[in-house]
Amino acid sequence: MTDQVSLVEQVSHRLHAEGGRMTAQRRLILTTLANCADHPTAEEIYERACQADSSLHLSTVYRTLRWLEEEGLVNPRWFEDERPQQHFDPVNAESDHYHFRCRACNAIIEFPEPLIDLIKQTYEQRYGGQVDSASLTLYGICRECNQ
Amino acid sequence: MTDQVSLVEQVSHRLHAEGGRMTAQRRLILTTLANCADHPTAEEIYERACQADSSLHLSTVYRTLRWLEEEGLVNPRWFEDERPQQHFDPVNAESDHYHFRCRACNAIIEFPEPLIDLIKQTYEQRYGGQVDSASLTLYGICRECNQ
DNA sequence: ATGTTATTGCGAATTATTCGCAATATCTTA
DNA sequence: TAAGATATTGCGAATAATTCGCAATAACAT
Repeated sequence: MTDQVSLVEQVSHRLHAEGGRMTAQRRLILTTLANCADHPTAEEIYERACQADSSLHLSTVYRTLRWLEEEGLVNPRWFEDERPQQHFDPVNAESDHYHFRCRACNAIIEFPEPLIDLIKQTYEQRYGGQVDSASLTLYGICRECNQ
Repeated sequence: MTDQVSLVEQVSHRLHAEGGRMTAQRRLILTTLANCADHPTAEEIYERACQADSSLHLSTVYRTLRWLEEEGLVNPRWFEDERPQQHFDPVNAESDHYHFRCRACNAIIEFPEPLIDLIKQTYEQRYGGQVDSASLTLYGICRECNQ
């Protein structure tokens, strides 16, 4: 709840700084995202947001997500789904996290992993260049499905 | 070169075992894949293979890739490209590897990372379930582009 | 309040991938 | 080694995800 406010405010500031405008649609999409515990697709975000304002258009959702992506506020993620489709992972105040994807029930479980920092450093030392982010997804069967 | 033979042979055996047939198209796609040092998209595989046989159809490439995927002989990978599009990573005899993707030149660099096994084990211990594979991609600027 | 222009809704366009089907090619076995 | 059974292909159309263009609308500065 408090996160929603800060996300909307954060975005307002950035928008203002670059001559953009805060609209009802953006506010709706942002609060929808802030309420997400999961990793919805654009379509899913659209459906959830539509419950509050059915005049919202899917292309507006895509446009807003692209803008948020450029701003580094959401990360697009691809899982080994049936069809290629992006999922959106809101960047919360929390630190980095990675994903476990269950092949049986398709659940996505987030987990922290401090070793990733070490892996980034090691890569830079061995291969040069500069690593700025990492995407790690484990695949398997989750505890529930494994019984 | 020797890899090509073994890949084609390996596939022949599996095909035979399940009542499938080895065709000129499959042989062509397999040798094209075996010659890949990179991670081509279906379209790129199609273009390369077409140079040897221009009557090959793109849908045949997709069908063959899907089958290889089911057999665990190629892995589909999504990178944070402009457009959502799958890249195909042939499973060579070598051990697991992970990817670094340069945001500037789009190069994909493979690297080994033994710590991933530890990460898998740790996940299982903490969260239960069973991890069978991991996909790790680092993003950043490669050494060449960084100068 | 008014004007400027960023943003929206809408539908059509694009792109990646899959599907259905008749024609063809592979492999079996006689 | 010819013939039959059927797996696979080429083809084009279908589907699905995402983007684009544009006129209408809404947000913000003045």
